[in-house]
Amino acid sequence: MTRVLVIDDEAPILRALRINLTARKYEVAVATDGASGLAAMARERPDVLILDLGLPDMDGTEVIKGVRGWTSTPIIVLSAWGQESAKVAALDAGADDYVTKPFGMDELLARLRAAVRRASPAPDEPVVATADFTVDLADKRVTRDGGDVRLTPTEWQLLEVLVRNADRLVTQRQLLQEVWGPEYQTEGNYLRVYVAQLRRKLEPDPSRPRHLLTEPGMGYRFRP
Amino acid sequence: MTRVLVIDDEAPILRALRINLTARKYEVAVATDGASGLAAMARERPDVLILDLGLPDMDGTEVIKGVRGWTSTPIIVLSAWGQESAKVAALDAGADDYVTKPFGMDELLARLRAAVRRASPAPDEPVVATADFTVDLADKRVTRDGGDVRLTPTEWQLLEVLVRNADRLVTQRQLLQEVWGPEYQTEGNYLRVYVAQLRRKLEPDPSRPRHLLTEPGMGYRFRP
DNA sequence: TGGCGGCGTTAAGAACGCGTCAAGATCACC
DNA sequence: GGTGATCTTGACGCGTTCTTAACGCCGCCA
Repeated sequence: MTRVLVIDDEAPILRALRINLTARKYEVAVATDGASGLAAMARERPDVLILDLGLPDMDGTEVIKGVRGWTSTPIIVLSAWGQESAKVAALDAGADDYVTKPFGMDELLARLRAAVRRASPAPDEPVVATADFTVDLADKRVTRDGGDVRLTPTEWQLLEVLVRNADRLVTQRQLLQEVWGPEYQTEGNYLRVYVAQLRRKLEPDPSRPRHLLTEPGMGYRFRP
Repeated sequence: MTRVLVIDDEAPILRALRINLTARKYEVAVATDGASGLAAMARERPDVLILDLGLPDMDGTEVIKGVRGWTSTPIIVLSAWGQESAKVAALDAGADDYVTKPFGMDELLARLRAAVRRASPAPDEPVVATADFTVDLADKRVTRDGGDVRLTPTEWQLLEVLVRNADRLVTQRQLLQEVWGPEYQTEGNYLRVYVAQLRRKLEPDPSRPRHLLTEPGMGYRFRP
């Protein structure tokens, strides 16, 4: 049975989540502030954490950093409308995904399932397949329609980071840092150029990407 | 019973690994710095090594080189987020796989199993055949059109590394390291010269290689 | 409605990597 | 000590890749 910890100070949301999650056979624990949330995290050892960024006692990113110090348990962030920079900071700090309030319960449940699924199976074979192409991390090889696709070193590095974080939103800063180095964190230009090249080589319809998705204002996401 | 050596200076990680690995019936030994880690490696003779790149006394790649000097025991590297160059250096130095901190215990265990499994099936097929020539690893002999092909020692070493990694991309640094030694990692010239010589001796049309392929910017690949 | 920021696209010069050739240095063997 | 093979090193041309800037489009907001 999957265990979920919810850290949120708003009673209605807490109530709604507890009811819906329990009905779906999740085991639910709750905390209403950051400090007790971190304690609950260590005590309950949940399989996934749902964290509201607007806590009374401490900043949401601080909670994430505290959790990320010792575990990679998936974290889904709840944020109010318009807190764009807070969302980016949360993802940079190590959150896995976010949902904007007010949210539909279906959407949250879907992201919850995705986060749990992503965390449990460790890819024994480092081969990721989509409907349109296949990526083999070990062989450094991309196949499409039965033939190999030629990628330049930079294109490959970018694709590799996205694939290793499949289904997860990767911020622009993370991508720039991993591919070009820490001093290029502001060169958003590079990403646009190289993502476009990857889409041209891999997507059936580059102008309507199905796997290399843009998350406006935040970053990119690879969908297998 | 599989024996694991963990070299890491962070107490929480050490603790978590010891508990989880012991529970899975692994035999666990630990060291908290590079020097004592190398000593423990020789003393304990583990079946697999888990190595944190961030050690207090020496660089992680130095530890890997020290280990690789006398054994091919699988090495799994732990690295912090964003240390892309460190990870590449570790893999070039001879690490088998890497896990980024913070990591899920399930993922680490899966990679551990994979590493051990890969290591146990001893030497592979000693004879590799292509449409144009045949390589016998055991006899150190190359046959083409029914006759032996004379290779210089360096040519043979290079070919052997490529053949042992058939179908897989081998980076330039890896090739230089295995054939010429760790201090030649920047002499990309050698590779161009010797790959050309191999192609001249083995390929039907040296200017359009069918088996010794260049992956621009990354390395070479042998295709049987 | 006009401005603004973010994204996609394109193009062009610069920088880099690869293949090739050849000459000098070194080694192995007699 | 001589000789041939092998290894090292440098230079050149060419094609590819990277970098950078400019432009157009769209959605958001005043």
